Amino acid sequence: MAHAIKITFPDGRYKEYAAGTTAEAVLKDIDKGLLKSVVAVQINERCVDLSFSLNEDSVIKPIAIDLKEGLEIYRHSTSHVMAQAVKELFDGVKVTIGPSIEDGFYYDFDSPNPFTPEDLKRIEKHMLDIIKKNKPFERAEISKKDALKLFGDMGEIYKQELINEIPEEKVSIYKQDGFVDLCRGPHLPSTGWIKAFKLTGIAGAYWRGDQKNKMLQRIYGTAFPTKQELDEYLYKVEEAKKRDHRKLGKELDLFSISDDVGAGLVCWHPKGAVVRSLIEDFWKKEHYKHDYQIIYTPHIAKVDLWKTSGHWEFYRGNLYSPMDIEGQDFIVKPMNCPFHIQIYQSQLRSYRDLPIRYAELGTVYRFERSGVLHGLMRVRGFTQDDAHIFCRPNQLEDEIEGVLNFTLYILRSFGFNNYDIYLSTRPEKFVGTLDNWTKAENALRYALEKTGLKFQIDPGEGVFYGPKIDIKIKDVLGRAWQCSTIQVDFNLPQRFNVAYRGEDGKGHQPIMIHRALMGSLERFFFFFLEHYAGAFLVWLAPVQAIVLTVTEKNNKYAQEVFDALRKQDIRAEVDIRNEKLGFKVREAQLKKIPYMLVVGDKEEEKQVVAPRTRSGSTLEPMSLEDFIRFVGEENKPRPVG
RNA sequence: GCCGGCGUAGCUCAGGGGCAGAGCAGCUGAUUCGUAAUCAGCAGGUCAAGGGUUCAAUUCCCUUCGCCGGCUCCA
Repeated sequence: MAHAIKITFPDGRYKEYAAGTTAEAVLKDIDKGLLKSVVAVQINERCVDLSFSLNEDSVIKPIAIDLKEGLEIYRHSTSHVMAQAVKELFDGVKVTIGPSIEDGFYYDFDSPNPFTPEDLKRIEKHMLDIIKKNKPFERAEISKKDALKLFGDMGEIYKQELINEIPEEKVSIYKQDGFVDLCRGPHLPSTGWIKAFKLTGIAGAYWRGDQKNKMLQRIYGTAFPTKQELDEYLYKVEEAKKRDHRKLGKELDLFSISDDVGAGLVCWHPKGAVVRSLIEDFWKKEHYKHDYQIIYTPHIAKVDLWKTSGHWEFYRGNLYSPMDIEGQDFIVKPMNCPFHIQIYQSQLRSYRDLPIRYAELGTVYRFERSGVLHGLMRVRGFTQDDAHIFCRPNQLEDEIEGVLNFTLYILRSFGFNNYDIYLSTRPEKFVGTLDNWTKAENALRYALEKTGLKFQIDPGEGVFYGPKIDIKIKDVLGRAWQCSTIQVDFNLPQRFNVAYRGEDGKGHQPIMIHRALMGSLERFFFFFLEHYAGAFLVWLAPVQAIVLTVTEKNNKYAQEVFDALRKQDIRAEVDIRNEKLGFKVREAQLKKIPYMLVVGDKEEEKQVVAPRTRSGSTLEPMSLEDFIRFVGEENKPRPVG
């Protein structure tokens, strides 16, 4: 007779069972209904299968399918089913790894032939067959030696490589319907649990993510507990595609990246340029208000500047080749900092002068490999909203706090009030002294704490020259985009021998802070555009109002309305084309113009306009003065949150 | 850079070894109209570029460029 063990439940209750009782039996005993939604259990902090036998006193926590861990297990099991299907359909395929990821799962295969979209359909179909069979996922623990032989006999060399790296003596394998995989688990009880999945893509991926290794074939997929959730996800993906900034950029005539100009080089069209210049105007105004000094620096400089800064050595692969100018080598600038340092050094600086804050919308050029270019997101020439602050060590904390508040004010002005904030600390390879690093990290932390913002620490993720704070904006679809960055730099002041004269009359080295609020205008424009799906905030809309005539009889009045709007600095257009009103409304709507002002005989007679918003609602006819006042309210930045 | 897909009119896309197609946009004309597409006509092309196979290539093959999805990278 097995001895009794004590099983404790999450609510603190406990009950005794015979040793060897499975987790499933325990769940069934407490509440039969649990078995419908629970995919695995956590025993003393460790996730295991429902078939796990309990042999000692334990704390048990059910993992339901709708928990993050439950969904991961669900997707991971789906990836195993996919691997089985692939192995059964294609000869000569070797399996590697197949984890669950944020929105689904993938499995990497070493396949003699690349997969095609048609193959995906076949694989999906075969997966359905496997699911229908409802075969159990069976766990077994075997010795490494046996495992090596097992996978060796199957020719699974990647699995052998993985086994050899497992420190434990025993490894676990999972088997379903004759397909065996090396896996830590846990898994669903059986394949029939999989209710809704879809294979979403094929891509190349290096074995173990290393360029030096063989390129494998990765199949991406996703799975949800219900068909409805899957459909919702797929709908969201479609929505994201609709607001793709490359598509909107073309449709709304904002910018283009032309083959003839060169990959990764952006031409801003008039409508996009309006938005950008409004952003820049706002940026400049706010920088003066926040005690920055705005500067301009050249686009090329002698390569020696970059040798001094260290960029030449560290980032050679991302810099453009030098051009010969009267026997001297020049390059286009990949960074603005050395110029700012030059301006700082154009005079002897006193401790009384600090902090000095130089800001520049500086356009830089970096060589990005062709495969990484992506719309405005990843380009070869971009404009940083850059600034460098030179301060004394005891000013660091205040400066960081100031920058943080400034950043949030700017982001909120553009309607972003949802962020993830990270503090990255000293990496393994670093310059500067430990003491300085600690002081700087603390200054960043205290400043963050003062603002009361939630932040996470990313240990060891700082840049080699100093710790940093990164702010990621969350957009309306919940996607996070790196934009603001605040970095302390111990390296450049030293390399350029930057100094100030202290109270003691001696030379001291200032601390330098690099910071970008929006990152680059291109990138910022990208997530701004996608966040609003092209329906810009009124103060940034390229066209704020368009006057639409009902018939040509109203042209003269329409022109008067248009002129009046322009006089009041409202960006307006007028559409007097010989088209039906519905046609003009549709076009204006597609252009996402915030206000359409319909003028027909009725309006002309009463000297009013009938506004319609881009969301489709019509407002009561109002006088032009009232409309101008109405729009005027929206025609300025209004920080949210 | 690597793996795979793609490149046809301004845009979205069909086609396919033998005369290059549609819708929208454009132009011309008719229509004078009330909140998401009025009608008709016209015009629009080195089928990404270069090379090869072929009697014949936009179509098949190779190379280059670019774009898309990933991988790697991202001060």
